[in-house]
Amino acid sequence: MINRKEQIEQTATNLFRTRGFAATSMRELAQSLGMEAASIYAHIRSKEEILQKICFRLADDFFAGFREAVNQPGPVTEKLQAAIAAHVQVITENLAAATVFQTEWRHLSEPYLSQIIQLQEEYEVNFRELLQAGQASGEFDIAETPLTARALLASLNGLAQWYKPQGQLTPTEIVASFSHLFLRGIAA
Amino acid sequence: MINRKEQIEQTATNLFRTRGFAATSMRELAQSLGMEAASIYAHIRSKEEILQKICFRLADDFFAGFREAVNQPGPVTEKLQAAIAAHVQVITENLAAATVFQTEWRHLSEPYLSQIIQLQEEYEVNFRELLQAGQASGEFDIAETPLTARALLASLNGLAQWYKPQGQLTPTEIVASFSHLFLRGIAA
DNA sequence: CCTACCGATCGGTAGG
DNA sequence: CCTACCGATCGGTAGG
Repeated sequence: MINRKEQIEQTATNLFRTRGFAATSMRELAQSLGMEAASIYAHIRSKEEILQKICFRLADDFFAGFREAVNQPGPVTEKLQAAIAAHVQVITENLAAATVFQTEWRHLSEPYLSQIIQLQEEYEVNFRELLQAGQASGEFDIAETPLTARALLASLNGLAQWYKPQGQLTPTEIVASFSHLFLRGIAA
Repeated sequence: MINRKEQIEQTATNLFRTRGFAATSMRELAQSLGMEAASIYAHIRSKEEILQKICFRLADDFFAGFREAVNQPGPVTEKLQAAIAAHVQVITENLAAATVFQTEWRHLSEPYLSQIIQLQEEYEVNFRELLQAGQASGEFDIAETPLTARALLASLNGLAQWYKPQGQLTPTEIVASFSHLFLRGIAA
């Protein structure tokens, strides 16, 4: 149902999440999979290749979610709510990968390192421009747009470190609470 | 003016910040200090000891700042503002150490690992109780107190990753913007 | 603070 | 997917 390569990547993602990329050895990964370390290389090229796939797939997901949220017609307030919902969805549906992306991207080598930094900046710019659009439309009243965009994104990203699928709050309730808090915080 | 041990810790903090704890070798650290790796052990017991000092010193600073902020008389709103100011101050005055604390604590071994997790939870509880106090006094109107506390802390902690001492915003302006955003977000 | 060195472990390859 | 193995590097110690 799931091929060996995906199994390796999934197991690696969980290990990278708890132990960190640099501190996870290929022998640990192999043991978790019930195989020898050398055998892993029949399926992947390198340890870093796994990290690359995790980071760039997540980045893709975040951008796709944002694009869809923003391309619908309507007031900026609704677009921002949709963007928050999309971001929360990517995280709750990819908990381990989202954590690894957030905390381990620095271990990428060039040119991937520069690329992922660039993508993170672009994503932040997307939110900043959304806030500015709301400012322009008269919906928002924001003193420091860059700081506000960073505060919002940091809050949303923090979700990866406390969300529990079996916890009290459903993703829908989480989205409502984030939206409530930040929309009140920036409403005109 | 500054002894060798502090010099080692400071240099290590900067290396841990950019390369990560696990990926920083004692030989790299030694080279940055202009000495041999073995010589470092005349001043410190182990690589992890450096990380321990970084994490627990920062935790101390955060708790001390919070305590001072909250022990003053006055409305909860002012206490929260003071707590935000204290947290921002600790980060801006210990940029590298704050980043390392936030991202590398998981590499601590027991019993330090459990202790630092405990401290992080306690600190979060402190903020949660402050929010609840404002709720009780009628100053705040918060739907999800735990989520709100986490959002606030994640926003403040994110500062460690974008604050530039030579940047546009002064710490005072940053505190004002965070306070503005969140107090509006939770005001009754 | 240095030289010399330890055992352990690392990511990865050769060859089957 | 395994056995066998590579060179490199790791954190740390002994002894001065």
